[in-house]
Amino acid sequence: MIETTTNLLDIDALRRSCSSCALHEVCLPAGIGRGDLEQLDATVRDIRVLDRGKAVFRQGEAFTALFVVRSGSLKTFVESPGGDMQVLGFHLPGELVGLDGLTNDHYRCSTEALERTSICELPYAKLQKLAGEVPALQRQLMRVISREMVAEHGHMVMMGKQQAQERLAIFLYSISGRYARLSRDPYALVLSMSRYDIANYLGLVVETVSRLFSRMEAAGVLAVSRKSVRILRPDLLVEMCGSHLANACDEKLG
Amino acid sequence: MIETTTNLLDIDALRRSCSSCALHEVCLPAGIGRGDLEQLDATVRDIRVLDRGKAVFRQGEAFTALFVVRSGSLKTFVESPGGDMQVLGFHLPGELVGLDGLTNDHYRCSTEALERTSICELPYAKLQKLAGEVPALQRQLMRVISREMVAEHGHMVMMGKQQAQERLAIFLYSISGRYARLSRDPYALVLSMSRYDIANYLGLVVETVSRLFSRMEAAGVLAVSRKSVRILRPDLLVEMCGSHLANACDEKLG
DNA sequence: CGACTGATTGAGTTTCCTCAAGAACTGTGG
DNA sequence: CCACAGTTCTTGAGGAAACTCAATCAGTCG
Repeated sequence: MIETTTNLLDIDALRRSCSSCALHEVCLPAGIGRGDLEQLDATVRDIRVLDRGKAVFRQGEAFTALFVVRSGSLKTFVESPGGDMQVLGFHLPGELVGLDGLTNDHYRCSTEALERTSICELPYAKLQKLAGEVPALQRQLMRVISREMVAEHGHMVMMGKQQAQERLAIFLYSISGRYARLSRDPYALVLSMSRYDIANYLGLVVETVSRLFSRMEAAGVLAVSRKSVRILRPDLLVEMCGSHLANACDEKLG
Repeated sequence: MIETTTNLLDIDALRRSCSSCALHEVCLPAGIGRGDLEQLDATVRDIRVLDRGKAVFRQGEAFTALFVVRSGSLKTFVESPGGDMQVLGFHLPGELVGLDGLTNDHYRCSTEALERTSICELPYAKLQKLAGEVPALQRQLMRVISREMVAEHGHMVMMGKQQAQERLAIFLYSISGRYARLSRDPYALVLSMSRYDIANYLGLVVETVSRLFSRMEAAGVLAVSRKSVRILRPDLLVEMCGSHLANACDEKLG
């Protein structure tokens, strides 16, 4: 059970404090004063570590909290009675999930870890109360929500009129941009989600995505090795995104 | 200039008061006490009437306010540098637009009237302040925002895996549900948007949408007369929506 | 009334999906 | 450490749904 030990160490390593968090600038604390930050710290109930495939919450469950990715990654998706699903988005550190639950006190989509992932839990009742007292938090919360909406718009633009290759290019470009915001190497992507998830997210089938990766590798744009994708020619990738790029890249960088 | 006269009468007819508004139950005032409602009234700066094709706000403009449709209808869309656009949604009375502007103080999409439309303007600074003081308003605001997000999820499910006919069926079903919420006849739809807009929204081309209307009319599901669409066989329409229906109809009814 | 925009219908083409098989990776147990 | 079963990914061939191009028709507005 070496795993468990590592797990515990991880939790320990992650200081339960927004002020000392590396994601400070891209997460909820952005633009919030020192004193108020302590209150936000107190609001974050705890940090959980989830193994790959484990759910943060499931569609239909009672809404209790919002969650922020601390490390790792998540996917959100909806399932229809028919059994098939639609991937709505992938979430990297600093990104918020659970907002759709506010409508009727039930989560309207499911969220799962794509790899070993740690998340901060923000009980909504507390957060709401605090936001009422701290205008800066209220503003930042709204800003984050709005960012999510803009991201969804980007997704729709992609699904609407883009060709398959443009979709994949835009997807990679978007991930790259978010890597940059996290100060990661934007040309060395690690796609924690399956090809199936990517295809579903893009409104394509697995085979098409696979073929596109191969084609883009043959064109010298990417070096693909299973989950690792290196962007060799960012200029060509941008070209492949087509004219909708401006929206798509703003999308997650907002 | 009979038009102008009508216009003035319209404005007059629309009492500037949330408490007396017919949309009371589906709009921001839902669940808010009498006293607080008066404050909300004071926040609504004014009611504007827009002719068909006129913009509420344009992508890139400074963000100042949210808007609620009072009567008529709006479309929101993004334009890419390439010149093409993606319709993000259509908005009926009681629905809110402008939320995407919160990210960076600029609207990230454009909004236009699809017909003669009256809207309430909610200056965001005031609204935010009031929401801080009135928890019920804060809650309702969040609920409305969340409803928008759920609607967008429905849109994505549709764009993701649905066939053309399912998409149109889901679209009509959604409009029908929103009519019901507004206590309108849910089987007598007036589609204020062009076929082009519908096609764009659904991720299809005009010709396909046109063919689908014809096919659904031939099948006895609809009676189509230009912008007027009568749903003759709701049962068949539901069938045509496929398995994703549950999400799609919840979509706007949440 | 005639020009214009918007909607419909038809014919041909393309992109992407479906079906099918094989290859590569994962992880589990001997 | 390796073998094997299961999953995920890749590649190929054929087909279908929706797109493109083009012409006609219907409503609208000056």
